Amino acid sequence: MSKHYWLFKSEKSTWSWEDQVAKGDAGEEWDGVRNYQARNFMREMKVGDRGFFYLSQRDREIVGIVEIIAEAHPDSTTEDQRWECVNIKAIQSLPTPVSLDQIKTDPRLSDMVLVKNSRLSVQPVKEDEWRILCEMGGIVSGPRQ
DNA sequence: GCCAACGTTGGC
DNA sequence: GCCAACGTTGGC
Repeated sequence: MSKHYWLFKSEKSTWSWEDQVAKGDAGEEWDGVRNYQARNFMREMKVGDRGFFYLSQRDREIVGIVEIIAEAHPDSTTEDQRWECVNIKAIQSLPTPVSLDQIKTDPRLSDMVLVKNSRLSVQPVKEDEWRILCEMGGIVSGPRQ
């Protein structure tokens, strides 16, 4: 049973990293997703999985790490039964945010969904990509990471 | 602010 | 079930 990694995309003006951090361990719904692919990925998420928090638009960088704290359930922001969301909480900020430019120029990351399908707002991250990005972000990975 | 890429909708 | 038209996203 291997752990899975993800990436959540947000616009700072809609939901910033500071907003996420302010929710603390209680976390918050990752609502508002209206895309089947993104929803399907959220359905695969398990409590304890981790993800990156990425800012699109002007910022274009990974700024933090989050953890799934509740699995897929109906999105409270719509009556439409098709849409679901998970809950996530902030774990830590990256000491050094990793920019989209850095990601695009690193050949090891050229297969990332972020590079190949920039519009997908919730996406999977491979384990090796996760490790590389954590390293780039200044997180020293230890045995308990 | 523009525009390419993508996803969704709706007419046929 | 196809595809044109439309809307949205997000990089530049």
